[in-house]
Amino acid sequence: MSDHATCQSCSQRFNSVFCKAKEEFVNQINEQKICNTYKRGQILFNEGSYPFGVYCINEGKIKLSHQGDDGKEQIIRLLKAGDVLGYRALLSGDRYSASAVALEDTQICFIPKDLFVSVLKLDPGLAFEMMKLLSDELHRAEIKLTHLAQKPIRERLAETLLFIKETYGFEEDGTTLNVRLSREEIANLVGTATESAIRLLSEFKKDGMVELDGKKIKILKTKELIKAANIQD
Amino acid sequence: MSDHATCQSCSQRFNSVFCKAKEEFVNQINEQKICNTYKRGQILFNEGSYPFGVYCINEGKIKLSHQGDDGKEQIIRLLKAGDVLGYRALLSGDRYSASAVALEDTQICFIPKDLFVSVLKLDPGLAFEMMKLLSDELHRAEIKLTHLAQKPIRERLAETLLFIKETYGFEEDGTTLNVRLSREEIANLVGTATESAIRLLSEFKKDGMVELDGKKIKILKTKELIKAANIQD
DNA sequence: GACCAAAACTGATAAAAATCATGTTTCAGG
DNA sequence: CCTGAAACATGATTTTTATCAGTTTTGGTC
Repeated sequence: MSDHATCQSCSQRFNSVFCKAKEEFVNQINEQKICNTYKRGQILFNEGSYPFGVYCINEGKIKLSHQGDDGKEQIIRLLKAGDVLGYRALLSGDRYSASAVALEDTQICFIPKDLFVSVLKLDPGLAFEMMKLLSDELHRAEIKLTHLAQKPIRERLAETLLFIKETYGFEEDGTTLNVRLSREEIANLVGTATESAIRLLSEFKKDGMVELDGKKIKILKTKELIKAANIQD
Repeated sequence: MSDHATCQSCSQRFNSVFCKAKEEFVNQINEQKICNTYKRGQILFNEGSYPFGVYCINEGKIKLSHQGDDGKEQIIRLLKAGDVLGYRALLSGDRYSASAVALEDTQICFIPKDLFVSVLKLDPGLAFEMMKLLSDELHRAEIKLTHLAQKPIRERLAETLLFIKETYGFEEDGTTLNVRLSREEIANLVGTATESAIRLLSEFKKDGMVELDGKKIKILKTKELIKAANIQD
């Protein structure tokens, strides 16, 4: 275990939903948590299986995706250090409705269900943070839903690129998106066919808004991308 | 005030998220709640305004909708007696991200923000129900999102009709959907153009799955509709 | 019950997006 | 460094869906 051996000293301590949790409960979580490392491509959990707790990302990147009825992947969330996952199914009392896969090597702590639930019951501050988190996710989902129903793919792709930027930021050069996603994954984030995503990315490249170098995507003109995304809010 | 003059005796007492709230808090809510009647078409609150509390429907039907960037309505939820609304914005600390409009004459109680929040802090049972509610909504939104991205309009319309049936049920005849929605509203629920919704409804009619009589929609063959919706889960 | 605006409907057309086909590049593993 | 499968890319074609234009029906109001 590296420097995140304890929750108290974890780099994400005040960056996650646990920021408002009382110290005593953080200590309890620290004692019972199980840390693990996942390699790029490894599955944390699969749609349809039962949740036994929640996961807290210490380092790394995760994608959460649904399997559509015809087997097509729909990526519904991108997660990073400090993010918590697995709580939706647990709180609903459902099985997982999405699968979680590591987008890069990831260090993650597992918090058992019983502990999580009991702390949630005893710590109204954490419960409130949790409700806020759920509300924010719901908000995001509703906005995305509206955009899926109403905006053309070009705008949605631009929006998605900006969203990736917001989520994972840039590499040291200040322009390259700091995550490795295939064209197919980008398409499954936008909600379109892979070919369409590829075609529009080339268009953006031709228009000078982005630069493509294999999986590396550089955002050259953020302002024009924002315009292409046609964002009002 | 009719028979719902008190929360304790409200017909929705054990039908809403407040089912798990402690009796003492229900009494508090009862003292501070404000009951109101809205006529069909009246607005409860508007996207962009600030929430001052939550609403609990005693009787009636409400639609919740976003305004898309180009002004097009996207209906994101249909609500009925026992449902609570307005909590999303309140818990996020945001302004309303959707507008609420009565689909028929509706009786609704307003619970002030401070009371709601303080009860939520003191009653872990209610807090848990609230988290469950949010998780369920999030789940629904994510499923809808996937379907919007991946399913053709015909399937989505069939699904929407089934959803309306689940939500509002039938009139006494056992076949007529028990809500008055315009074709445009159905389209805004499906996420398509009004003409497309009209066209496909006629198709369903031609196929003998539904019967159309003005705004009244009768579901004749539920099984075939389910097949048309291509539902796996 | 007549009137009128709004809603429902229908057909034609255009636009958007998916699919299919095929060639090219990339990159992990031997 | 070679090689083959997977990913990327691009053009052609088809399908889906939106838009436009016009007619009919509906339902609320005087």
